[in-house]
Amino acid sequence: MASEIEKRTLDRYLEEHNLKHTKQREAILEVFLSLKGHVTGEELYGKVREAHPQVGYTTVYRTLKLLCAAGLANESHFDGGITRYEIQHEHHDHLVCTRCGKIIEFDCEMIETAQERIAKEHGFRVLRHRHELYGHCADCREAS
Amino acid sequence: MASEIEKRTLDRYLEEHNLKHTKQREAILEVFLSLKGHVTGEELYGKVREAHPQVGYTTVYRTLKLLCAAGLANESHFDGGITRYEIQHEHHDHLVCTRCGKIIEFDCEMIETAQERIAKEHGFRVLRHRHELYGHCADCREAS
DNA sequence: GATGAAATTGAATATGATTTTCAATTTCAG
DNA sequence: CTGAAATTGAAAATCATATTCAATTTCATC
Repeated sequence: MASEIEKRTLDRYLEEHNLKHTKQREAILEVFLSLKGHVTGEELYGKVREAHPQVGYTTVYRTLKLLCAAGLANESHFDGGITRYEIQHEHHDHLVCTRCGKIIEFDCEMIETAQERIAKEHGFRVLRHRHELYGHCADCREAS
Repeated sequence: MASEIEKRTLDRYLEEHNLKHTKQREAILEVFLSLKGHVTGEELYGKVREAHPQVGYTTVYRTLKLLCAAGLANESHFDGGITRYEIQHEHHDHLVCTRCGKIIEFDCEMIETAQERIAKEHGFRVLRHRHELYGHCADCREAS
């Protein structure tokens, strides 16, 4: 079903930290991976319940933090102040449609390079970054 | 005291929207402008009370929203999910030190251009953007 | 300057997202 | 299988922010 690689990553993390492998954690990981988007804790909770009605709200939140710690997920705060989680893969930036909420990912070599230069100018060592463009997507522009 | 230009901007906004000019609003604007940083509602409330102990929490929050609506302030959600407000001047991006919390502003023509190109490729119309580099500033790197 | 309708204030309460608490349950090393 | 340690989940606690509402203030008009 779910990607074996991620399951193994989680298992390794659990072992290394003397944590236990539970069916809830596995279930939540599986659902999280199947979604592929940028989910809130609440959304994920809803989806998890469809397949596993016994899982609690709290466990979903806790597991999401765990997945971040294990390097499988990533927190981001888009405008509005709601926390969303996304699968941690190669870094990408986002185009966010403020009408329909669609999120498109992009990548730009030139920007990455420029960032490095700016950081160096300020004596900064960059560990990570976020770059989001907010506006209206093609579909919403047509619709209006 | 405070910048007359901003006061006039606020007054104009209030008039245009049939809102009233109150001493609280003026006081909050004045303190907000004097801070020049990226404040949370709570921080601003603390500062406002130093000079005007009678002003309530609620009024500070409400006025912050008002200042945004009037184009004098700007909301941003840095990592951690706490809302911060900054004075609205020319657009700039941020270098955020994750150790000491320092926030440095920067600007880059090349990045702006690249953004425009990417947006166009996706049929997106960009209204605003955020671009934040997280890492360690020069001071914190030395200290470690 | 007085008047009163409409807007504003602020204390308290509500909200919504996330976290903590804690007793009961589950995992896993031995 | 056993028991110690970790985990779960329901409920309660937090934390930031928003809403309610009676009392107060503003301001256009007299």
